[in-house]
Amino acid sequence: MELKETEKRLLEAVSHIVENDGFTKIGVNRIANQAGCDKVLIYRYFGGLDGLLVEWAKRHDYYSFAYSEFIDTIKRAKDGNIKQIVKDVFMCQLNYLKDNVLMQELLVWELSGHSSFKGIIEERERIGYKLQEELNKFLDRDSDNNMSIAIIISAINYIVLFTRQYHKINGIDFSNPEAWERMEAMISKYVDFIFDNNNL
Amino acid sequence: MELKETEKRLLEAVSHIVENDGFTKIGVNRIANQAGCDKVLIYRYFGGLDGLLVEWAKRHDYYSFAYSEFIDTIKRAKDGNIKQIVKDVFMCQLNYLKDNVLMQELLVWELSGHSSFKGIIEERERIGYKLQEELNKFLDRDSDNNMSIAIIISAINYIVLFTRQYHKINGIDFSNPEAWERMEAMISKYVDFIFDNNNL
DNA sequence: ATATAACGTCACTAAGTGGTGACAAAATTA
DNA sequence: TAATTTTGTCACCACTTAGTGACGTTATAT
Repeated sequence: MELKETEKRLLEAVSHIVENDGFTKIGVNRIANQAGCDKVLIYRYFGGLDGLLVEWAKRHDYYSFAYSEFIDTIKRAKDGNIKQIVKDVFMCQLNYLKDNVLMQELLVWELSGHSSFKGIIEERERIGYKLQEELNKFLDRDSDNNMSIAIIISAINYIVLFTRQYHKINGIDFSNPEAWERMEAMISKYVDFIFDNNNL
Repeated sequence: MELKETEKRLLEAVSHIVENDGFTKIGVNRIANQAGCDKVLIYRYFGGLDGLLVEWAKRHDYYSFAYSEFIDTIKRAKDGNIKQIVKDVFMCQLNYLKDNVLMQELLVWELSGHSSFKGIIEERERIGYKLQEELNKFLDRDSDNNMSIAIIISAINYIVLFTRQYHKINGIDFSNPEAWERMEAMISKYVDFIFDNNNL
């Protein structure tokens, strides 16, 4: 089913507000004003603010659709290049998040505890888990690979979210591109560590 | 200079609100109501909401004062036990954050981009950096130790903040205490990795 | 052409927001 | 005792919030 013109405008209005003022400033009045229509349409079309935001989030949740691609890539992988593929996935995630303000705001909003997004997070988790399952075929079952990956993903997310405001972590200035290269290098080293521990 | 009774009540009111409803629900009206006094006193004593929150944050920022202790411990460390000390610091940080809702909310609030806390974050960063400098005396200068540590700290923060709401990351259920043990084990492994790479 | 449903506008409510000026009581100071 | 400063109360401001009911307008189908 296609989107009506007004529905599109409302969704775009959400993007506009989130991008400029962040999620904390969101609200029916502001959205309707930005979209140039009446707020009553938010209730009619989306059942309210929550419904609209969920619909918006579905369309901006990188992980949910990107992971689907990665799964195919990993399925076609061989022992020889699996390490590089995993590195690519991480770099892809890092660079996407770094450049995408909407996704950043979405993650922060989730951390703030707005339960409207629970469905989306569960879906994301489901796909992420499938990805991990595929990956585990290449890895030693004795090692806690899920935890290794979880730690790296979490680190990426936190560092991106934190440094967009405060620049420095542990003496490293992330407003300097060189810092991100160092981070990529370290992640790469960690991946080697994970795989080497599995004797590949 | 001592705190007046009313100032204490205001600060406690902030804690109460943050603990129960999170930072998003904070505001002068609610705080004054909770403290059982007039909101005008917030402006008189703290210069406004921001001033009050900064004062509150200073008193609840774990890192700022805990790191000071760690520095002494590390200064007294020897090659033999430095690895264990670093592990202890991480575990301490993990468990403190895990049990402390106020600190969790503070971190999320910072990520949401409320610049009032910039001063506090800079102070925290300054002390964290000193800690790292002490640690670097034990480590190989060729390896990017600051980055290794930054990644682990970030991972700890993100995982704690995320799982208090959504429980699962990458197939791991953090509502199960066993998951946290796995995490501690993995961090321990990483620390070994960092130090072994430095040929100690 | 007419009935029906979809689409959109407007005015309104009730409550909450941050913030201020006027004023009273109490404690300190001279 | 008298003057002054501190501490606190109250009423009010203009504005924003989420949400609703009533009303037109337009398009679609019969």
